[in-house]
Amino acid sequence: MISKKTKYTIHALVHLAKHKDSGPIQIKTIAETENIPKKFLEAILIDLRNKGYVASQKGRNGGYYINRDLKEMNFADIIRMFDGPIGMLPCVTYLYYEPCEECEDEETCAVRKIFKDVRDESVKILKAANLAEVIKTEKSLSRKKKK
Amino acid sequence: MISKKTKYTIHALVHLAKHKDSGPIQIKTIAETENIPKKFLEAILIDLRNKGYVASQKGRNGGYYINRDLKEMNFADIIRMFDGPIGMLPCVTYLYYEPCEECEDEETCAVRKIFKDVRDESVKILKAANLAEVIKTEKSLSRKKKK
DNA sequence: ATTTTGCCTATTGATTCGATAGGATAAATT
DNA sequence: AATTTATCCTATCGAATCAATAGGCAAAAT
Repeated sequence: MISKKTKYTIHALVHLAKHKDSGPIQIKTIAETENIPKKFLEAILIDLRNKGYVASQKGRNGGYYINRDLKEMNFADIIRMFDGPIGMLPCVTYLYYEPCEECEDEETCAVRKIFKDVRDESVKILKAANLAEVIKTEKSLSRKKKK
Repeated sequence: MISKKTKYTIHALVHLAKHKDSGPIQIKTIAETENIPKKFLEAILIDLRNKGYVASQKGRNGGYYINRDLKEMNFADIIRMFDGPIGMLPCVTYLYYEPCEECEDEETCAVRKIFKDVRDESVKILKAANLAEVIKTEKSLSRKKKK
């Protein structure tokens, strides 16, 4: 399971992406429409701002807006930001790699091989899920439903 | 990341599977060859026994042995046993399903769609990884390396 | 000047994780 | 029968992580 923090982050970013051209959007607005605890969301957005993913405007009529090309923000990177590695074992992660004490030889460890396969497939899907794609998908799912 | 408990469980079961025909195997042996804290492994094995996955023999020359067809024990079920759902969101799990407060309509929620894809792919790989297959894979990896 | 909104620090309670202690019980060996 | 060698069971521990909130400071618009 991903943490609630990450789940909130994803929904908040998708929200900002959807309303990219409406000027700064307030914490309160996002919190209410996405059902996220306001104070918690606040902490998340400040963090995203410090990392450069979003920018903010202070004072009246202030709020947040996305600071990058939507194609450059994907679910794999967002998950890694707060929850760490996507791989299920330390020995199959890229950025957080650590050898396992359990196996003597990584090359011949079948356990590792399986979790590596899972990781590679997961990362592939999550990398493809950038904000631009997600919005497209959402539109296409809505169209499908109407019919 | 899966918990250490689950990781230990997998390695212990693979160990038992490999030595299926050597009679009961002691905790101490498994703990030492697989580098698992003995007392921790003890708790795990008792649990596996109560769940019917392994059987035990008390007293001198006692130990544990696998109680099922190796094909019936796969990584998906083992992970679920201690770590719960494999899906990354409550709304994409099967046994632990819960609706998300964030999205109004599951059918058109793109976030859900992506995590559903990840889950389905992961479960597919992890289901295929039953103990019989894992042992086969390990042998084939060893053969490959020698060449 | 006042209101509105983001920014920052600190804290809290709950839960989970990983591991160990200490002894009871059962079976085989002597 | 006594001893040894295992598993079985209960209980507990500290550390870490999670989710959320409190309370006030700083900046910008009206």
